[in-house]
Amino acid sequence: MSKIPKILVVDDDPDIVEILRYNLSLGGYDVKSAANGKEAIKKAKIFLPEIILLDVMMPEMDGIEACSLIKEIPSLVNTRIIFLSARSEDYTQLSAFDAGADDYISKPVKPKILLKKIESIFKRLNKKNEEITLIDLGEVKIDRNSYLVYLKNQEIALPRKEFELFYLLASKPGKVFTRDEIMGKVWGSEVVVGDRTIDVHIRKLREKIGDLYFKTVKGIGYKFNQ
Amino acid sequence: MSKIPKILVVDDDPDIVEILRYNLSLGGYDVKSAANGKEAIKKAKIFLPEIILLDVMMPEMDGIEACSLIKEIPSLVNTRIIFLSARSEDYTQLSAFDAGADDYISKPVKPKILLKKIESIFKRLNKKNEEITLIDLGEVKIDRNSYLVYLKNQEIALPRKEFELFYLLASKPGKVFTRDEIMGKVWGSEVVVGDRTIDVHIRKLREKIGDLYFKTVKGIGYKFNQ
DNA sequence: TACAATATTAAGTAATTGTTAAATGCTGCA
DNA sequence: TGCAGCATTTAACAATTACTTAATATTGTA
Repeated sequence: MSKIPKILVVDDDPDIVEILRYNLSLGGYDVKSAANGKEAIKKAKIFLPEIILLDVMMPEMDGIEACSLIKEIPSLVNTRIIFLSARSEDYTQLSAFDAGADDYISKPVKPKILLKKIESIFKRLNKKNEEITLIDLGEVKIDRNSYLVYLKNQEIALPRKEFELFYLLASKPGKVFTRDEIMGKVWGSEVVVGDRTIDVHIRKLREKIGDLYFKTVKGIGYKFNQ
Repeated sequence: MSKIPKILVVDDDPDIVEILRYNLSLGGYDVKSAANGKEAIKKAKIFLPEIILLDVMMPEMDGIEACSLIKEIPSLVNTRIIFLSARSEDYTQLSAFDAGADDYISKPVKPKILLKKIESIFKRLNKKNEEITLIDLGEVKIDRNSYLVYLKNQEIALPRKEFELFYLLASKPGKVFTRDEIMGKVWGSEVVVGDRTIDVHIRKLREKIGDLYFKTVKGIGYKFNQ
Protein backbone atom coordinates (compact mmCIF):
# COMPACT_ATOMS: atom_id res chain seq x y z
CA MET A 1 0.00 0.00 0.00
CA SER A 2 2.74 2.42 0.92
CA LYS A 3 5.41 2.98 -1.73
CA ILE A 4 9.11 3.65 -1.33
CA PRO A 5 9.61 7.22 -0.11
CA LYS A 6 11.39 9.47 -2.59
CA ILE A 7 14.02 12.07 -1.77
CA LEU A 8 15.65 14.57 -4.09
CA VAL A 9 19.10 15.74 -3.06
CA VAL A 10 20.25 19.05 -4.47
CA ASP A 11 23.82 20.23 -4.06
CA ASP A 12 26.51 21.48 -6.42
CA ASP A 13 29.20 19.56 -4.55
CA PRO A 14 29.29 16.01 -5.98
CA ASP A 15 30.94 14.70 -2.82
CA ILE A 16 28.12 15.84 -0.61
CA VAL A 17 25.58 14.44 -3.02
CA GLU A 18 27.38 11.13 -2.91
CA ILE A 19 27.50 11.00 0.88
CA LEU A 20 23.84 11.81 1.18
CA ARG A 21 22.80 9.47 -1.57
CA TYR A 22 24.77 6.68 0.07
CA ASN A 23 23.25 7.17 3.50
CA LEU A 24 19.73 7.73 2.31
CA SER A 25 19.84 4.70 0.06
CA LEU A 26 20.92 2.61 3.03
CA GLY A 27 17.95 4.05 4.87
CA GLY A 28 15.72 2.53 2.22
CA TYR A 29 14.84 5.64 0.27
CA ASP A 30 14.59 6.20 -3.44
CA VAL A 31 17.15 8.95 -4.05
CA LYS A 32 17.73 11.20 -7.02
CA SER A 33 19.93 14.26 -7.27
CA ALA A 34 20.38 17.60 -8.96
CA ALA A 35 23.29 20.05 -9.02
CA ASN A 36 21.46 23.37 -8.94
CA GLY A 37 18.10 25.02 -8.47
CA LYS A 38 17.05 24.90 -12.11
CA GLU A 39 17.80 21.25 -12.46
CA ALA A 40 16.12 20.58 -9.11
CA ILE A 41 12.84 22.08 -10.25
CA LYS A 42 12.93 20.17 -13.51
CA LYS A 43 13.59 16.86 -11.79
CA ALA A 44 11.20 17.49 -8.91
CA LYS A 45 8.31 17.95 -11.33
CA ILE A 46 8.89 14.51 -12.77
CA PHE A 47 10.19 12.64 -9.72
CA LEU A 48 7.61 14.05 -7.30
CA PRO A 49 9.67 13.43 -4.17
CA GLU A 50 8.20 13.60 -0.70
CA ILE A 51 11.29 15.41 0.56
CA ILE A 52 13.83 17.70 -1.08
CA LEU A 53 17.19 18.32 0.56
CA LEU A 54 18.33 21.65 -0.75
CA ASP A 55 21.68 23.37 -0.55
CA VAL A 56 21.54 27.14 -0.18
CA MET A 57 24.55 28.24 -2.20
CA MET A 58 24.51 26.92 -5.73
CA PRO A 59 25.37 28.19 -9.20
CA GLU A 60 22.61 28.91 -11.75
CA MET A 61 19.88 29.25 -9.16
CA ASP A 62 20.30 29.23 -5.38
CA GLY A 63 18.27 27.17 -2.96
CA ILE A 64 16.11 29.99 -1.64
CA GLU A 65 14.87 30.94 -5.08
CA ALA A 66 14.37 27.32 -6.04
CA CYS A 67 12.37 26.76 -2.88
CA SER A 68 10.04 29.66 -3.63
CA LEU A 69 9.44 28.37 -7.13
CA ILE A 70 8.89 24.79 -6.01
CA LYS A 71 6.29 25.93 -3.49
CA GLU A 72 4.30 27.37 -6.39
CA ILE A 73 4.05 24.04 -8.18
CA PRO A 74 0.70 22.43 -7.39
CA SER A 75 1.90 18.84 -7.66
CA LEU A 76 4.55 19.59 -5.06
CA VAL A 77 2.52 21.34 -2.38
CA ASN A 78 2.99 18.45 -0.01
CA THR A 79 6.69 18.09 -0.61
CA ARG A 80 8.81 18.98 2.40
CA ILE A 81 11.87 21.08 1.78
CA ILE A 82 14.84 20.82 4.12
CA PHE A 83 17.71 23.22 3.67
CA LEU A 84 21.27 22.10 4.19
CA SER A 85 23.68 24.94 4.56
CA ALA A 86 27.20 25.76 5.61
CA ARG A 87 26.00 29.27 6.25
CA SER A 88 24.42 29.61 9.62
CA GLU A 89 23.74 33.32 9.44
CA ASP A 90 20.34 34.11 10.83
CA TYR A 91 19.17 36.08 7.82
CA THR A 92 19.83 33.17 5.51
CA GLN A 93 17.81 30.92 7.77
CA LEU A 94 15.01 33.45 8.03
CA SER A 95 14.75 33.89 4.30
CA ALA A 96 14.77 30.13 3.88
CA PHE A 97 11.69 29.85 6.07
CA ASP A 98 10.13 32.78 4.25
CA ALA A 99 10.65 30.91 1.02
CA GLY A 100 8.64 28.04 2.46
CA ALA A 101 11.29 25.81 4.01
CA ASP A 102 10.12 23.15 6.40
CA ASP A 103 13.45 22.80 8.11
CA TYR A 104 16.98 24.15 8.12
CA ILE A 105 20.01 22.08 9.02
CA SER A 106 23.52 23.47 9.34
CA LYS A 107 26.43 21.65 7.77
CA PRO A 108 28.26 19.54 8.53
CA VAL A 109 25.28 17.25 8.32
CA LYS A 110 25.35 14.23 10.58
CA PRO A 111 23.88 11.39 8.56
CA LYS A 112 22.36 9.61 11.53
CA ILE A 113 20.52 12.68 12.69
CA LEU A 114 19.40 13.58 9.21
CA LEU A 115 18.03 10.08 8.76
CA LYS A 116 16.15 10.31 12.05
CA LYS A 117 14.68 13.60 11.05
CA ILE A 118 13.56 12.27 7.71
CA GLU A 119 12.18 9.17 9.34
CA SER A 120 10.12 11.27 11.71
CA ILE A 121 8.73 13.28 8.80
CA PHE A 122 7.66 10.13 7.01
CA LYS A 123 6.23 8.71 10.19
CA ARG A 124 3.97 11.73 10.42
CA LEU A 125 3.11 11.66 6.71
CA ASN A 126 2.06 8.05 6.93
CA LYS A 127 0.10 8.47 10.11
CA LYS A 128 -2.13 10.91 8.30
CA ASN A 129 -3.12 8.19 5.86
CA GLU A 130 -3.82 5.67 8.59
CA GLU A 131 -5.70 8.17 10.67
CA ILE A 132 -8.36 8.34 8.01
CA THR A 133 -9.47 4.92 9.15
CA LEU A 134 -11.21 6.22 12.23
CA ILE A 135 -13.66 9.05 12.36
CA ASP A 136 -14.42 10.03 15.93
CA LEU A 137 -17.24 12.50 16.43
CA GLY A 138 -17.89 11.66 20.05
CA GLU A 139 -21.34 10.16 19.96
CA VAL A 140 -20.61 8.62 16.59
CA LYS A 141 -17.49 6.73 15.67
CA ILE A 142 -16.74 5.06 12.37
CA ASP A 143 -13.97 2.52 12.10
CA ARG A 144 -12.81 1.60 8.64
CA ASN A 145 -10.66 -1.23 9.83
CA SER A 146 -13.46 -3.23 11.34
CA TYR A 147 -16.21 -1.72 9.18
CA LEU A 148 -18.12 -0.98 12.33
CA VAL A 149 -20.02 2.06 13.47
CA TYR A 150 -20.41 2.99 17.11
CA LEU A 151 -23.41 5.00 18.11
CA LYS A 152 -23.33 6.04 21.76
CA ASN A 153 -20.91 3.16 22.26
CA GLN A 154 -23.30 0.69 20.74
CA GLU A 155 -21.86 -1.30 17.91
CA ILE A 156 -23.64 -1.33 14.57
CA ALA A 157 -22.61 -3.31 11.51
CA LEU A 158 -23.44 -1.79 8.14
CA PRO A 159 -23.35 -3.29 4.64
CA ARG A 160 -20.59 -1.98 2.44
CA LYS A 161 -22.41 0.69 0.46
CA GLU A 162 -24.19 2.04 3.48
CA PHE A 163 -20.91 2.14 5.33
CA GLU A 164 -19.11 3.97 2.54
CA LEU A 165 -21.89 6.48 2.21
CA PHE A 166 -21.95 7.10 5.93
CA TYR A 167 -18.19 7.35 6.05
CA LEU A 168 -18.17 9.90 3.26
CA LEU A 169 -20.81 12.12 4.79
CA ALA A 170 -19.30 11.90 8.27
CA SER A 171 -15.83 12.70 6.98
CA LYS A 172 -16.91 16.33 6.75
CA PRO A 173 -19.78 16.93 9.12
CA GLY A 174 -21.88 19.85 8.00
CA LYS A 175 -20.66 19.80 4.44
CA VAL A 176 -23.27 19.15 1.80
CA PHE A 177 -22.30 16.45 -0.63
CA THR A 178 -23.99 16.71 -3.99
CA ARG A 179 -25.55 13.65 -5.48
CA ASP A 180 -22.86 13.68 -8.14
CA GLU A 181 -20.14 13.80 -5.51
CA ILE A 182 -21.71 10.93 -3.61
CA MET A 183 -22.19 8.91 -6.76
CA GLY A 184 -18.60 9.50 -7.79
CA LYS A 185 -17.06 8.64 -4.46
CA VAL A 186 -19.24 5.79 -3.26
CA TRP A 187 -20.27 4.15 -6.50
CA GLY A 188 -17.46 5.28 -8.78
CA SER A 189 -17.78 7.61 -11.71
CA GLU A 190 -18.28 4.88 -14.31
CA VAL A 191 -21.13 3.11 -12.59
CA VAL A 192 -24.61 4.11 -13.61
CA VAL A 193 -27.45 3.40 -11.25
CA GLY A 194 -30.95 4.68 -10.98
CA ASP A 195 -32.03 7.93 -9.42
CA ARG A 196 -33.50 6.46 -6.28
CA THR A 197 -30.51 4.38 -5.24
CA ILE A 198 -28.91 7.06 -3.09
CA ASP A 199 -32.23 7.87 -1.40
CA VAL A 200 -32.80 4.27 -0.48
CA HIS A 201 -29.39 4.03 1.13
CA ILE A 202 -29.94 7.27 2.99
CA ARG A 203 -33.22 5.85 4.19
CA LYS A 204 -31.49 2.79 5.59
CA LEU A 205 -28.95 4.93 7.38
CA ARG A 206 -31.71 7.04 8.83
CA GLU A 207 -33.36 3.89 10.09
CA LYS A 208 -30.20 2.48 11.62
CA ILE A 209 -28.30 5.53 12.79
CA GLY A 210 -31.01 8.07 13.41
CA ASP A 211 -33.20 10.34 11.38
CA LEU A 212 -31.85 13.67 12.51
CA TYR A 213 -28.26 13.00 11.62
CA PHE A 214 -28.96 13.12 7.91
CA LYS A 215 -30.19 16.33 6.43
CA THR A 216 -31.53 16.62 2.92
CA VAL A 217 -30.65 19.78 1.05
CA LYS A 218 -33.12 19.72 -1.73
CA GLY A 219 -31.72 20.26 -5.17
CA ILE A 220 -28.17 19.79 -3.88
CA GLY A 221 -27.62 16.66 -1.86
CA TYR A 222 -27.20 15.43 1.69
CA LYS A 223 -25.16 16.30 4.73
CA PHE A 224 -24.36 14.77 8.05
CA ASN A 225 -25.16 16.75 11.17
CA GLN A 226 -23.73 15.97 14.54
CA MET B 1 -13.27 30.68 11.95
CA SER B 2 -9.68 29.75 12.67
CA LYS B 3 -8.76 29.97 16.32
CA ILE B 4 -5.63 31.31 17.97
CA PRO B 5 -2.82 28.74 17.79
CA LYS B 6 -1.81 27.34 21.18
CA ILE B 7 1.72 26.60 22.35
CA LEU B 8 2.82 24.91 25.55
CA VAL B 9 6.28 25.88 26.78
CA VAL B 10 7.97 23.40 29.09
CA ASP B 11 11.19 24.28 30.91
CA ASP B 12 12.34 24.21 34.50
CA ASP B 13 14.16 27.50 34.10
CA PRO B 14 11.65 30.32 34.73
CA ASP B 15 13.81 32.79 32.82
CA ILE B 16 13.69 30.74 29.64
CA VAL B 17 9.97 30.22 30.03
CA GLU B 18 9.55 33.96 30.37
CA ILE B 19 11.63 34.79 27.32
CA LEU B 20 9.77 32.25 25.20
CA ARG B 21 6.39 33.27 26.52
CA TYR B 22 7.17 36.90 25.78
CA ASN B 23 8.27 36.29 22.23
CA LEU B 24 5.55 33.82 21.37
CA SER B 25 2.85 36.07 22.79
CA LEU B 26 4.14 38.89 20.61
CA GLY B 27 3.86 36.48 17.72
CA GLY B 28 0.14 36.19 18.44
CA TYR B 29 0.09 32.79 20.06
CA ASP B 30 -1.80 31.58 23.08
CA VAL B 31 0.98 30.46 25.41
CA LYS B 32 0.90 28.36 28.55
CA SER B 33 3.80 26.84 30.45
CA ALA B 34 4.88 23.95 32.64
CA ALA B 35 8.04 23.34 34.65
CA ASN B 36 8.54 19.63 34.17
CA GLY B 37 7.37 16.62 32.23
CA LYS B 38 4.63 15.58 34.61
CA GLU B 39 3.10 19.00 34.71
CA ALA B 40 3.45 19.26 30.94
CA ILE B 41 1.38 16.14 30.34
CA LYS B 42 -1.30 17.27 32.76
CA LYS B 43 -1.59 20.69 31.16
CA ALA B 44 -1.31 19.42 27.60
CA LYS B 45 -4.35 17.18 28.07
CA ILE B 46 -6.47 20.15 29.03
CA PHE B 47 -4.89 22.87 26.91
CA LEU B 48 -4.60 20.77 23.74
CA PRO B 49 -1.82 22.85 22.19
CA GLU B 50 -0.84 22.53 18.55
CA ILE B 51 2.84 22.77 19.49
CA ILE B 52 4.83 21.84 22.59
CA LEU B 53 8.29 23.30 23.18
CA LEU B 54 10.04 20.85 25.41
CA ASP B 55 13.25 21.12 27.36
CA VAL B 56 15.26 17.92 27.60
CA MET B 57 16.74 18.20 31.09
CA MET B 58 14.14 18.70 33.74
CA PRO B 59 13.47 17.48 37.29
CA GLU B 60 10.59 15.07 38.00
CA MET B 61 10.32 13.83 34.44
CA ASP B 62 12.65 14.67 31.58
CA GLY B 63 11.59 15.78 28.12
CA ILE B 64 12.28 12.53 26.35
CA GLU B 65 10.06 10.53 28.66
CA ALA B 66 7.36 13.19 28.58
CA CYS B 67 7.47 13.16 24.80
CA SER B 68 6.97 9.40 24.63
CA LEU B 69 4.01 9.62 26.96
CA ILE B 70 2.44 12.55 25.16
CA LYS B 71 2.64 10.69 21.88
CA GLU B 72 0.44 7.99 23.40
CA ILE B 73 -2.39 10.39 24.17
CA PRO B 74 -5.03 10.20 21.42
CA SER B 75 -6.17 13.78 21.73
CA LEU B 76 -2.61 14.93 21.16
CA VAL B 77 -1.65 12.87 18.13
CA ASN B 78 -1.49 15.95 15.98
CA THR B 79 0.48 18.02 18.42
CA ARG B 80 4.00 18.81 17.24
CA ILE B 81 6.80 18.47 19.75
CA ILE B 82 9.91 20.58 19.38
CA PHE B 83 12.81 19.93 21.70
CA LEU B 84 14.92 22.77 23.00
CA SER B 85 18.14 21.64 24.49
CA ALA B 86 21.49 22.87 25.70
CA ARG B 87 22.83 19.41 25.09
CA SER B 88 23.80 18.88 21.54
CA GLU B 89 25.10 15.37 21.91
CA ASP B 90 24.01 13.21 19.07
CA TYR B 91 22.58 10.46 21.21
CA THR B 92 20.29 12.88 23.00
CA GLN B 93 19.06 14.14 19.70
CA LEU B 94 18.59 10.64 18.38
CA SER B 95 16.62 9.51 21.37
CA ALA B 96 14.50 12.64 21.11
CA PHE B 97 13.50 11.69 17.60
CA ASP B 98 12.94 8.14 18.72
CA ALA B 99 10.58 9.44 21.35
CA GLY B 100 8.55 11.08 18.59
CA ALA B 101 10.02 14.56 18.38
CA ASP B 102 9.21 16.61 15.33
CA ASP B 103 12.19 18.87 15.68
CA TYR B 104 15.23 19.50 17.82
CA ILE B 105 16.70 22.94 18.37
CA SER B 106 19.91 23.59 20.23
CA LYS B 107 20.05 26.35 22.80
CA PRO B 108 20.63 29.18 22.82
CA VAL B 109 17.35 29.57 20.98
CA LYS B 110 17.10 32.55 18.69
CA PRO B 111 13.56 33.86 19.08
CA LYS B 112 13.26 35.10 15.53
CA ILE B 113 14.21 31.79 14.06
CA LEU B 114 12.02 29.86 16.47
CA LEU B 115 9.09 32.07 15.51
CA LYS B 116 9.74 31.50 11.83
CA LYS B 117 9.88 27.78 12.36
CA ILE B 118 6.63 27.77 14.28
CA GLU B 119 5.01 29.98 11.71
CA SER B 120 5.98 27.57 8.97
CA ILE B 121 4.49 24.67 10.92
CA PHE B 122 1.19 26.49 11.32
CA LYS B 123 1.23 27.51 7.70
CA ARG B 124 1.33 23.86 6.77
CA LEU B 125 -1.25 22.85 9.36
CA ASN B 126 -3.75 25.41 8.15
CA LYS B 127 -3.29 24.86 4.46
CA LYS B 128 -5.41 21.73 4.72
CA ASN B 129 -8.82 23.14 5.47
CA GLU B 130 -8.95 26.36 3.52
CA GLU B 131 -11.78 26.80 1.10
CA ILE B 132 -13.23 29.85 -0.55
CA THR B 133 -16.76 28.92 0.27
CA LEU B 134 -17.56 31.42 2.97
CA ILE B 135 -18.76 34.97 2.55
CA ASP B 136 -18.32 36.71 5.88
CA LEU B 137 -19.90 40.14 6.26
CA GLY B 138 -19.98 40.15 10.03
CA GLU B 139 -23.67 40.13 10.81
CA VAL B 140 -24.33 38.04 7.75
CA LYS B 141 -22.40 34.95 6.77
CA ILE B 142 -23.04 32.66 3.84
CA ASP B 143 -21.49 29.22 3.80
CA ARG B 144 -21.59 27.42 0.50
CA ASN B 145 -20.11 24.37 2.07
CA SER B 146 -23.07 23.70 4.32
CA TYR B 147 -25.54 25.74 2.28
CA LEU B 148 -26.39 27.71 5.37
CA VAL B 149 -26.83 31.39 6.02
CA TYR B 150 -26.04 32.90 9.39
CA LEU B 151 -27.85 36.04 10.41
CA LYS B 152 -26.56 37.42 13.71
CA ASN B 153 -25.28 33.92 14.37
CA GLN B 154 -28.66 32.42 13.81
CA GLU B 155 -28.72 29.65 11.28
CA ILE B 156 -31.09 29.87 8.32
CA ALA B 157 -31.55 27.28 5.61
CA LEU B 158 -32.58 28.55 2.19
CA PRO B 159 -33.89 26.70 -0.86
CA ARG B 160 -31.46 26.48 -3.73
CA LYS B 161 -32.51 29.39 -5.90
CA GLU B 162 -32.87 31.72 -2.96
CA PHE B 163 -29.47 30.69 -1.70
CA GLU B 164 -27.81 31.21 -5.06
CA LEU B 165 -29.46 34.58 -5.49
CA PHE B 166 -28.42 35.67 -2.02
CA TYR B 167 -24.91 34.37 -2.55
CA LEU B 168 -24.63 36.30 -5.79
CA LEU B 169 -25.85 39.60 -4.37
CA ALA B 170 -23.78 39.29 -1.20
CA SER B 171 -20.64 38.41 -3.13
CA LYS B 172 -20.33 42.09 -4.00
CA PRO B 173 -22.16 44.16 -1.41
CA GLY B 174 -23.24 47.50 -2.81
CA LYS B 175 -22.97 46.44 -6.42
CA VAL B 176 -26.19 46.63 -8.41
CA PHE B 177 -26.90 43.44 -10.31
CA THR B 178 -29.12 43.87 -13.35
CA ARG B 179 -31.99 41.51 -13.86
CA ASP B 180 -30.18 40.06 -16.85
CA GLU B 181 -27.08 39.40 -14.80
CA ILE B 182 -29.09 37.71 -12.08
CA MET B 183 -31.03 35.67 -14.57
CA GLY B 184 -27.83 34.56 -16.28
CA LYS B 185 -25.97 33.61 -13.15
CA VAL B 186 -28.69 32.10 -11.01
CA TRP B 187 -31.00 30.59 -13.59
CA GLY B 188 -28.58 30.06 -16.47
CA SER B 189 -28.68 31.72 -19.83
CA GLU B 190 -30.83 29.07 -21.53
CA VAL B 191 -33.65 29.04 -19.02
CA VAL B 192 -36.60 31.25 -19.76
CA VAL B 193 -38.88 32.23 -16.95
CA GLY B 194 -41.37 34.98 -16.44
CA ASP B 195 -40.66 38.53 -15.38
CA ARG B 196 -41.90 38.23 -11.85
CA THR B 197 -39.81 35.25 -10.84
CA ILE B 198 -36.86 37.26 -9.60
CA ASP B 199 -39.15 39.58 -7.63
CA VAL B 200 -40.73 36.70 -5.86
CA HIS B 201 -37.39 35.30 -4.83
CA ILE B 202 -36.24 38.70 -3.62
CA ARG B 203 -39.43 38.90 -1.62
CA LYS B 204 -38.68 35.62 0.09
CA LEU B 205 -35.19 36.78 0.96
CA ARG B 206 -36.60 39.99 2.36
CA GLU B 207 -38.94 37.95 4.50
CA LYS B 208 -36.26 35.61 5.76
CA ILE B 209 -33.16 37.78 5.94
CA GLY B 210 -34.54 41.26 6.43
CA ASP B 211 -36.17 43.94 4.32
CA LEU B 212 -33.44 46.53 4.48
CA TYR B 213 -30.66 44.37 3.20
CA PHE B 214 -32.13 44.26 -0.30
CA LYS B 215 -32.44 47.49 -2.21
CA THR B 216 -34.39 47.77 -5.41
CA VAL B 217 -32.88 50.01 -8.07
CA LYS B 218 -35.81 50.66 -10.27
CA GLY B 219 -35.23 50.05 -13.95
CA ILE B 220 -31.91 48.32 -13.26
CA GLY B 221 -31.97 45.55 -10.70
CA TYR B 222 -31.11 44.84 -7.09
CA LYS B 223 -28.26 45.22 -4.68
CA PHE B 224 -27.32 43.94 -1.28
CA ASN B 225 -26.62 46.46 1.45
CA GLN B 226 -24.82 45.62 4.64
C1' DT C 1 -50.82 62.39 -12.77
C1' DA C 2 -49.84 58.58 -15.60
C1' DC C 3 -47.63 54.59 -16.47
C1' DA C 4 -44.11 51.49 -16.39
C1' DA C 5 -41.71 48.86 -13.16
C1' DT C 6 -41.91 46.37 -9.06
C1' DA C 7 -44.43 44.17 -4.89
C1' DT C 8 -47.50 41.01 -3.10
C1' DT C 9 -50.38 36.97 -2.87
C1' DA C 10 -52.13 32.78 -3.56
C1' DA C 11 -52.53 29.13 -6.30
C1' DG C 12 -50.82 26.11 -9.89
C1' DT C 13 -47.06 23.41 -11.75
C1' DA C 14 -42.80 21.25 -11.76
C1' DA C 15 -39.09 19.01 -9.68
C1' DT C 16 -37.09 16.43 -6.23
C1' DT C 17 -37.08 13.25 -2.65
C1' DG C 18 -39.35 9.58 0.37
C1' DT C 19 -41.23 5.07 0.82
C1' DT C 20 -42.19 0.53 -0.09
C1' DA C 21 -41.95 -3.78 -2.05
C1' DA C 22 -40.30 -6.62 -5.27
C1' DA C 23 -36.57 -7.98 -8.48
C1' DT C 24 -31.96 -8.78 -9.11
C1' DG C 25 -27.25 -9.65 -7.80
C1' DC C 26 -23.86 -11.59 -4.98
C1' DT C 27 -21.35 -14.65 -1.58
C1' DG C 28 -20.35 -18.36 1.13
C1' DC C 29 -21.34 -22.79 2.40
C1' DA C 30 -23.49 -27.42 2.39
C1' DT D 1 -23.47 -26.80 -8.07
C1' DG D 2 -27.25 -24.93 -6.02
C1' DC D 3 -29.37 -22.63 -2.57
C1' DA D 4 -29.97 -19.51 1.45
C1' DG D 5 -29.54 -15.19 2.96
C1' DC D 6 -28.17 -10.79 2.67
C1' DA D 7 -27.01 -6.64 -0.21
C1' DT D 8 -28.18 -3.78 -3.79
C1' DT D 9 -30.94 -1.84 -7.25
C1' DT D 10 -35.19 -0.88 -9.52
C1' DA D 11 -39.75 0.70 -10.16
C1' DA D 12 -44.04 2.64 -9.01
C1' DC D 13 -46.19 5.77 -6.53
C1' DA D 14 -46.73 9.17 -2.65
C1' DA D 15 -45.31 13.12 -0.36
C1' DT D 16 -43.00 17.15 -0.04
C1' DT D 17 -40.87 21.13 -1.31
C1' DA D 18 -39.37 24.47 -4.67
C1' DC D 19 -40.44 27.29 -8.29
C1' DT D 20 -43.27 29.83 -11.45
C1' DT D 21 -47.22 32.15 -12.87
C1' DA D 22 -51.01 35.10 -12.95
C1' DA D 23 -53.82 38.44 -11.12
C1' DT D 24 -53.84 42.49 -8.66
C1' DA D 25 -51.86 46.20 -5.79
C1' DT D 26 -48.43 49.50 -5.05
C1' DT D 27 -44.62 52.42 -5.95
C1' DG D 28 -41.45 55.69 -7.98
C1' DT D 29 -40.49 58.78 -11.45
C1' DA D 30 -40.83 61.50 -15.95
